[in-house]
Amino acid sequence: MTLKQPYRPPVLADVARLAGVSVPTVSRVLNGTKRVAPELATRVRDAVAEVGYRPNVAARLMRSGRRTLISVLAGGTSNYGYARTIQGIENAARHAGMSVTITVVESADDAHVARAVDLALTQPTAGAIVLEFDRAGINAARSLPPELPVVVVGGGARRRGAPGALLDERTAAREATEYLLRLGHTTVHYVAGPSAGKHSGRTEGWRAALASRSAPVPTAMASEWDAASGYAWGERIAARVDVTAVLCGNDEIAIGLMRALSDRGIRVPEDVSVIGFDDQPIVRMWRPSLTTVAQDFEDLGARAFGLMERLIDGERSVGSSVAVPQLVIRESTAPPPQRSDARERGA
Amino acid sequence: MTLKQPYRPPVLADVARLAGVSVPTVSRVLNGTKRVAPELATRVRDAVAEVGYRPNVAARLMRSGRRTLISVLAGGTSNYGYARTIQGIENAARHAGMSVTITVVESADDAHVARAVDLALTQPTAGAIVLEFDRAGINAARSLPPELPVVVVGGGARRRGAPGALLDERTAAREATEYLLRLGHTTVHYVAGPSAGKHSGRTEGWRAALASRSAPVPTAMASEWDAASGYAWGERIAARVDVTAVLCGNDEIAIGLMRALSDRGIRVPEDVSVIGFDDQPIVRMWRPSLTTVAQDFEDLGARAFGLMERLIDGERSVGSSVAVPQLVIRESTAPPPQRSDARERGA
DNA sequence: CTGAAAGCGCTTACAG
DNA sequence: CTGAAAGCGCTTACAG
Repeated sequence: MTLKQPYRPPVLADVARLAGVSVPTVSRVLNGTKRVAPELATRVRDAVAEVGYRPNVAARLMRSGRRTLISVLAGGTSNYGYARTIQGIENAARHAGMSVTITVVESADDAHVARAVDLALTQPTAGAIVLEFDRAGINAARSLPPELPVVVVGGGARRRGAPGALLDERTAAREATEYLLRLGHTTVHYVAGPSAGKHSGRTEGWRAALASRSAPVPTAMASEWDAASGYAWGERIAARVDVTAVLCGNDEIAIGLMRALSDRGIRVPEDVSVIGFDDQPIVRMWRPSLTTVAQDFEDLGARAFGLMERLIDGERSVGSSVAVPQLVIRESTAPPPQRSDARERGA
Repeated sequence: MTLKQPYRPPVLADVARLAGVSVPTVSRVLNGTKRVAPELATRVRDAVAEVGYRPNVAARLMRSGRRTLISVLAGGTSNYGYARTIQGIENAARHAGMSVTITVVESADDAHVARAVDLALTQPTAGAIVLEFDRAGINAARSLPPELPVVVVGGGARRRGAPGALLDERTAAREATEYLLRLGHTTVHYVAGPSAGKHSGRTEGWRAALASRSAPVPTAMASEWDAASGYAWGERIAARVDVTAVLCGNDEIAIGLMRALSDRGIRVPEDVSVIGFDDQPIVRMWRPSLTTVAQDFEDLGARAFGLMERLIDGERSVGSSVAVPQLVIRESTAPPPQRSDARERGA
């Protein structure tokens, strides 16, 4: 492709000239701000079509102050939950006539956080939606200027004062844990993702369920979000006869863990029950299909945008929006093995 | 959160006032365009830090014409290949100091395509990167104005004249098919994703491999990209005794297909061999782990941005960039069953 | 080396 | 109803 000169799209003046009217008249026709004689309006519209004119929002915004860009800050874009949430935001924004930019926060380091925030705010954004799915996102939310409209997304609002689109992970984790307990398991182990601090909703819910049944509370195992980390934990769990039920921070961890178990001859769910988090479409295809907590990330993204719209409209006190993820029971969970079976496994 | 008035960030004039210099001087310090007395420069930098000033690129661009926004158009953002490619683009752009907006093209319908393109071009973009992974993307690439810098991404450039970041799917599909043939399969069936027209690279490669060995060429089966569609095809394939090897358009199709086979008592790879496309991290955890064609989507996205940079720099004739995906052999492929075994399966 | 002035593409009072 | 004028936040010749 040959590019003689930088791309210069048609501007209002081009349309005005072609239609034989003034620039403000074109603006009025396009925005419907004031009555314009029908004949002129038609000429303007024809001219717009002919030159393929599209308003330059940058210029428009500078005069009107109305911003049409939403900035999404996230620790990544390709993990399942991240990708779906972003899709939900984009979809809602597009239907409202707004655009979205994505800026990845490479790590939780101050330098990376500062760079990402700088880059994001460099564009004329109306506000920022921050995915607090990991430390990077949580730190980014904290370093945004206080006057900027901010909506956080995740399992519990970390940024004081900012409304959040939330998933009630506490309740979801509690229900999943209780289900396992009702099945007869003495306790439930937990492989947590990187977002889960001591006080994360998931961790709390898991602990609360154990406590309410006076079940022993094992140490949570800290994992990354990926299947390989799940596999590594699975290898360790395979060596432990005392583990009969595992709640995992997400589906990928659960899948990796199940494979590690399988590689060591441990059966799911006969020997060990496994529950995931997310309900990616693919996990129902697993053998055994995965019992998991279904999280509607697209809806989460849509709710986040809805909150942002209200902030931008200047609404006084915007609260948070919470949904409760639902446990989906499939094949990877069952009552614990008989004592004799359990003992065999160690051999 | 209470929002008294729309967010108004500090501007150059605020910095200038605080530093006791003129606006152009601040601009010069920030851009390093001209020498400024060290003392003034220091005062300016202090003032910038104090008010938390960030340049307004919209205003900057309007004067300088230098755009810093790249528009990505795609049929979706959350499928594995899409999400990873977007991550690759975003990463490369961020390191070059540019931002990216994402606009989803909801379908291949003219109305959806036009709306998406309108929205995307409404922002002051330096150029568009279009994912030609499906019809929606392909149509979007076609309806972009001819003067706009455009880079297409996919398995073969559809938009005439636009440079492409490509995956040589023809070669990859040929190698995968040949591998199956070498294993002893009489022919290889093919479940194609929605991007695959008659002349898609994957379809051509598959057909070429069969032709070169004089193997029969079955009709390609048209699927969506998701596991459920793969499952539906799996059900049909389970009823056919003549199918011993299946090449799938992506991993999700392959996984869904394997589950359908498994549900009907058909073993992979003993009865039927299955190959996917993409190599999502999770498929190596499958039982059997999936033989698949590894595609480096992040690199694909990075290459797309690299091409875009050269276009923006005004480089004369920017060619395309091609990588060849590699076949990764795992557990889901094996020689075809003995005749007697195959017959049994029909029962 | 520094500031006053012009202008990027729009929108919005302000005249007429 | 329509146009001439001002101004949004910057950058870039242009004087000094």
